[in-house]
Amino acid sequence: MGTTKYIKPTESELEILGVLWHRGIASVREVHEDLAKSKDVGYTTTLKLMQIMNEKGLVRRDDSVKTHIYQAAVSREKTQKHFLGKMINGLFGGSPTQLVIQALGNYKASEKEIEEIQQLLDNLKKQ
Amino acid sequence: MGTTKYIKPTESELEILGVLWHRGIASVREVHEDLAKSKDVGYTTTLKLMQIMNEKGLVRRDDSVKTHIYQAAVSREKTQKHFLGKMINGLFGGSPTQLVIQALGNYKASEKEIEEIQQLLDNLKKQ
DNA sequence: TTTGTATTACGAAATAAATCGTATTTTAGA
DNA sequence: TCTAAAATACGATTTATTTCGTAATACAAA
Repeated sequence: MGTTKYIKPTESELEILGVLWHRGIASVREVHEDLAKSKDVGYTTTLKLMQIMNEKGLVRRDDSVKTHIYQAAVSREKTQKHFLGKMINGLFGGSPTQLVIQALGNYKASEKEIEEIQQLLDNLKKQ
Repeated sequence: MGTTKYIKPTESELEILGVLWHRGIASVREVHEDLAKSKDVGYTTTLKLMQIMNEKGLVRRDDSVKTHIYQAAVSREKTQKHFLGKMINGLFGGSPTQLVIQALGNYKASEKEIEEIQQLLDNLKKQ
């Protein structure tokens, strides 16, 4: 059945996925340069990681060209959902509401964003 | 200054902290029995982990009694905040609002909870 | 064609995390 | 006091993750 096992990205893999989600497609060099802005790491390390991710199915690559081109093979949304669920259970005693409250309390949202959330809550209430 | 370095709990350590936050204080046996409900793991594994956590300063223990009694030495809130920040940056492109929207969309909240959040949003707006 | 540069392949070391077996210690109760 | 049961201590192994050096390959330009 369509139930492919969920592959949990490690922390470093998540960083790479972040770059790929942001850029759409990218070469190892490009990913590495993005990472290097915030992290001190060697090129071959990034390369190896991306090769491993390819084997695991976390990314897909086009190696018909000299410089291989990568893209994420897992969706941002699914990954978000997975880690969100994990956090809610592990850290917030199973309460998504607690997580939302913490998030809203700790990080300021703009007026516009607040209204967007209010909108969403109104809709949820109607159901 | 009071800036003690943040110690990042590993995944297993987080599970143990979860039990301790929930119970307040507990023996290794008690923690282990809680964990064993959802996970297949040996008693000495839990023990060892808790000893390591004690060394790291993640938990504190009273060993003046035969059966050592443990409690969390890091607050749930600080830990929540840390992981929340990590997720927002890594997975939600820096947008707490996106995280909130995902959380609210994926997990149903009761009417009462929704109202609680609305209340909070109203207050945020006034500032 | 030769050479230089960028790339990928790959093995292996370093580090971190989790697991558990066995020995030792403690203590309650026979 | 002696013994059994429960607990802790601790080393060692296993597994996962990250890191990077070196070799091989591809290709563009001299």
